[in-house]
Amino acid sequence: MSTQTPQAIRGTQDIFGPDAEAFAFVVETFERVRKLYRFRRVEMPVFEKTAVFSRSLGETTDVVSKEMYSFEDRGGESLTLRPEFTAGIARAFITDGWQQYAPLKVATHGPLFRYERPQKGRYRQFHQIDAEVIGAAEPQADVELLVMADQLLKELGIADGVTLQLNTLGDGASREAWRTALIDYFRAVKGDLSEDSQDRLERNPLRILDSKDPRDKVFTAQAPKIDDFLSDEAQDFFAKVTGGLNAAGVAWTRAPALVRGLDYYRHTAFEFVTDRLGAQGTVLGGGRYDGLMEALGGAATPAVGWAAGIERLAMLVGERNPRRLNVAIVSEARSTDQLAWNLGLSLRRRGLSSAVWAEGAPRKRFDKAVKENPQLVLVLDDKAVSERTIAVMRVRSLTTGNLVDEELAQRVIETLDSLKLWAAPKPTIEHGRELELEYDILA
RNA sequence: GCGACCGUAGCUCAGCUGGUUAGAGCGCCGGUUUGUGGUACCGGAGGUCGGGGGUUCGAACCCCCUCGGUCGCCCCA
Repeated sequence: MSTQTPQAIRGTQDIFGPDAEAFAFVVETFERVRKLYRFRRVEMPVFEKTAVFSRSLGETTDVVSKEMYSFEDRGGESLTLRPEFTAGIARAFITDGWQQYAPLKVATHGPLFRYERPQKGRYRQFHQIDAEVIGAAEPQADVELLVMADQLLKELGIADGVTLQLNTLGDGASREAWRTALIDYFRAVKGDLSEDSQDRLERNPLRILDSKDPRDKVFTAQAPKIDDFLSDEAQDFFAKVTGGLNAAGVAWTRAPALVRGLDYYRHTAFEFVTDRLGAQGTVLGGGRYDGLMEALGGAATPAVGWAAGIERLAMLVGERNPRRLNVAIVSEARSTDQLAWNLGLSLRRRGLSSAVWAEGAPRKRFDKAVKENPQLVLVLDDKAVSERTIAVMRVRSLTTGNLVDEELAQRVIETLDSLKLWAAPKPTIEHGRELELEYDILA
């Protein structure tokens, strides 16, 4: 490690190779699915005035006070790198007149920033996909969002081992009554709770419910349930969400301890969870945030949404390799370099991927090309000029032992023909490992 | 903010209870098989053993500090 070279910032990542392919696969799949559900793409600023986040999240929370990347710009204004998408989208909804499109379905993805200690699946710059429905008070919006998330996970091929945990926080009144009951309940046994939970009792009592400490679990099982505090309307809302999921065939389990710390969350809260990512098990999470718009100074507007970490989804997807190279072109002589480059271009213009080897020791170019595991290798050497032939080799797949398909070979032959560099093509195809095409090169 | 573990060539790692010029595989560069061909063989370049201090006749190995990484706690919008 040279001390001269600046190091990457802690918690940032340089994503490359199969990991980057997995990342791209997640984004591509999200884009495809989001279009199926007619969510409109939006691009949002990476930073906002700090107030956008501090007012939506609450000034005093840990989140705002120590986990945001905030700084002053040259005009002395406090700005913050976005720690989430929702607040910025809500701000745009108010300031850009998006009310006229309500109910508005939007989707985006990109980097987010949180100042926290990195660990598995948690980074300081991380990336999320995000979907929101703004201006829809109906439970059908919640259902549609969840069904879309379910389809996304299935199309990513990672639905096995991922379960949808679902809860309701009720409306504002039910939520407050439940919270009061929880405080009363835990205060009575305060001395027996873990130190962390004694602290949480004052700051964030709902969080005691998902404490990992065995001392707390003794009490959490018997703690008051939200169901006992739900208004008729809130019960009805939740029933419509669960009914919609059942009708759509989306499996879910009730998670009474699933809570949200922030006050603007109402009704539905959900997380898709796996046990395959260590301590960071939530793969996709969201809920209904009917109280947010008012917190930002806008008109009361119901809304619901979710977000998912691309890195975590990519980890579940596993390493992905780019599509196999269609055609490798090996130029083994100076005189064939230009021909090799021309061939490469022509193949790409016809939609076939190609790569040209014309550098380094001529004798090793073939070996290097073959290591890329191409479907087909074209070899150009002095013979290609003097005897007017090009050797074309089909390469056996290293993993499956299969030969490339005839269709690709045909497309390459057509490409060679279309170049009109040759007259009277006489391809001879031998069955077996190699095939050789003989072309007469025009003088 | 707290804790545990880790830090040796570009990459993955070995290096026994501290003992002579620090090793392997892969990768890279060059060469051999005078060859129509993938896996073989030979050679080469490349390391202030994260950094600093200490103990010792002697430290990659022990101690302290520091920087960095990994995982977990807190937090999780």
